[in-house]
Amino acid sequence: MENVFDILKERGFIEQATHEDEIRELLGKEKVTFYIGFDPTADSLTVGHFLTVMAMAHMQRAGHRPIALVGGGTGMIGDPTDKTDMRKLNTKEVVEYNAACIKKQLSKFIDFSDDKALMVDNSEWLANLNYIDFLREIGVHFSVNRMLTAECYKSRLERGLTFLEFNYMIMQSYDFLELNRRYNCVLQLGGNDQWSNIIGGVELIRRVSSKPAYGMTFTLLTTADGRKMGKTEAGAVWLDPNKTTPYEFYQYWRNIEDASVEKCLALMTFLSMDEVRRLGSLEGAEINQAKEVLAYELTKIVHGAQAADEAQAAARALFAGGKDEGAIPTSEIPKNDVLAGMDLISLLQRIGLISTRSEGRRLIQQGGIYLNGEQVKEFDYPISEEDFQDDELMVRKGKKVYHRVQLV
RNA sequence: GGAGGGAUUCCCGAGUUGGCCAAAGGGGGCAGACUGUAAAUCUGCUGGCAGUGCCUUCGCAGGUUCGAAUCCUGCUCCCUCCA
Repeated sequence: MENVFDILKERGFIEQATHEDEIRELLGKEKVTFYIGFDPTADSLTVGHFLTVMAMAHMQRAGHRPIALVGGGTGMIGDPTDKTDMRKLNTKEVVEYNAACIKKQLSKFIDFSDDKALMVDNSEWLANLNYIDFLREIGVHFSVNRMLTAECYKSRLERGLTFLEFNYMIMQSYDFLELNRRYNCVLQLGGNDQWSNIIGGVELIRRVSSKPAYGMTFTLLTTADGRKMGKTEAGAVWLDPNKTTPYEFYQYWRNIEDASVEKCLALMTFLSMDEVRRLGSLEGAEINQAKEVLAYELTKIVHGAQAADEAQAAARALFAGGKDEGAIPTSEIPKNDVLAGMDLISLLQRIGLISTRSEGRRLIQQGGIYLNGEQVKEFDYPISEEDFQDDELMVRKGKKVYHRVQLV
């Protein structure tokens, strides 16, 4: 069987590794217990997390044992990595709620049956630490001088870093030690932003237990010119269908920039690398096929085949003149409300396409609103029954935001 | 604890001899053109509203004034240096 290290390498996951050769050898010869941490900063994971979940899935397929660590404890502190300001401190209740949501999501992607994977929460050992004991046992092994040189604190040393957050690295390092002791976990994986935190744990284990420990980081989802990917005007692209609908999720990937298609196919789908390279090499408008595959496959993994089918059908109906079906975003409006008189801006506001009337006015004046494909220029355009065909009205905002209004 | 610097619209960041400031510039976002539901580029918009006007906004609370982001007082938070 192919070494999973080579698979991850070929698919473009691996960014840095503490001991590349040893890790590869280890993964090739025995079942390895490894872990990835997820802090409950929100009630859903994002596509950025999903990339590491994919890596976890590849590892599990190769016979290794994943530990998904939910940071109920570290979440109480907040990782200062790459943050310019201090994070908002969530209350205990919020952290617990978020942790529960994240646990639920993770179990969709990783097989936790029969101990094939473990899910643990670090509040289990962090929440009741004794300060003095902890400092004496763990604190002695950390050099503040060394920590201060860590890349992840760089921006924060200019703007201010609290002792609370400074401790985050130590907490995460301690997690690794604890998992090493409890489950013989010898490898920590994570996004490349976690590098400093990961080597902290690797060194701690080596120092305290004189046992080998390894760390490896994965590429971060960025656009070709280095900007963070997975962001939309509405914020992050979430895995929770209530926060980002499967249709929106599909469209996000369908609209990915050309330069990132191959990379995303490799990282976020299970398609063979031959297929990935074939799709990625398509030129010009042809590459739209690759984007469809990417969007479909990814939506399927995250939301299931049915949701992926519906999202694809909706997208094809709207953009390729297909049959009107699938998961087109739809709002229902009582017929009487229209008969009673309603202007376009009110309608737009009601279906959530705009948040203020001023925005609607601007949008219409600039020609960004279409009703059943017809551009509307008058901002005070009155909506009437005649705008509906079979009780349906297709509203389009800009080039690609569609919303169907259904009379009831 | 002492000394100094700072807090501006989504973000960064101008503006502090009081009116010409809903507040420069950049970023981001939205829309238009070009396209392939791409990128790059160009153009317009970007506090709210019943829109040639009105209302709210420049850390918080007061004050001076015909009028304050700009002046005064108190408070909160942040940064730097000293202890």
